[in-house]
Amino acid sequence: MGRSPCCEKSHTNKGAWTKEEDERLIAYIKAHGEGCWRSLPKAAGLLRCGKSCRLRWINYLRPDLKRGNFTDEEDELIIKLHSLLGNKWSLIAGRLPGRTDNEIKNYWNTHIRRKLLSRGIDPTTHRAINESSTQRVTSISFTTGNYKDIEDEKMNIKAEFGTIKEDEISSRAQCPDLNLELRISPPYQQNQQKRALEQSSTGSWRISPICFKCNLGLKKSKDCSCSDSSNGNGCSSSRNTSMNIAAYDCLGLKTNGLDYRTLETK
DNA sequence: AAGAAGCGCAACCGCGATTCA
DNA sequence: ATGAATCGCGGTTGCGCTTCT
Repeated sequence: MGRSPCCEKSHTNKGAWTKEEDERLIAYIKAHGEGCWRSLPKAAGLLRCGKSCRLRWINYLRPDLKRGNFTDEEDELIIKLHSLLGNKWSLIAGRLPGRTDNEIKNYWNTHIRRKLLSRGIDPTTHRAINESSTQRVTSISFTTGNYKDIEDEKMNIKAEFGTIKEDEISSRAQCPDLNLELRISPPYQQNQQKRALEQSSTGSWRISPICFKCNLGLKKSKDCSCSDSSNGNGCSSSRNTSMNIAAYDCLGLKTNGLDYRTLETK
């Protein structure tokens, strides 16, 4: 029953890879392609376990890897994606061509955490450090960050949240794209347009809930847990779909019904 | 100059999900 | 249907290099 053992661990090397091992691995994968990590070490003449070969290839030897420092744009994208996805490094890496999950994870722990802390932002929650836990939750806004100036942003925040406190506005205006809680709402402007449309057509406000999974493109999937009583079919309205796409777009994830799982690098 | 401390990163470990005999 | 092997991921460790005292 089951499969045969993946490798004989007693006869495998550990620790840093030698140049010769790297060359053997590269040569083998160039000739035969990736995959079947179990049989690869033996076939390539390497005294390593398949798992170690896979890691070495993915994190260090792959030809499409972009070495060198992260750009400011990459920094900000990582922060945005982390605020949305948490420690899903493989998904974050999927949005950064040439970067690996391991590299991003290391970079986060060594650089970005400190960067956020110096901004007064908790790197885990993406909220201001001095913010008390009892303060009310605010929503992420998929704004593009292209505000003319901070005053514009303040006005938008006031319009969106009404009674929001001044210090919250300051912290949001300082880092306009950072969400303070892992909750998603549609883009501000689009939200306003939709509200106006709904108000004009029905004469009353009606704001449908959109669950997190739906915003990630898992509409109608088993992961979607929200309910829309108007159609009894979860987040299936076309309105929500367009909002989802807009939300993706703001994060550079523009797509038509993309499942978030496809963001992984395969 | 030398030891300590801090930092960055490659590699390992353990676990959950998936695959397959 | 079952259970062991494989895959892939996130967390952690260890080591070499740099900076500080």
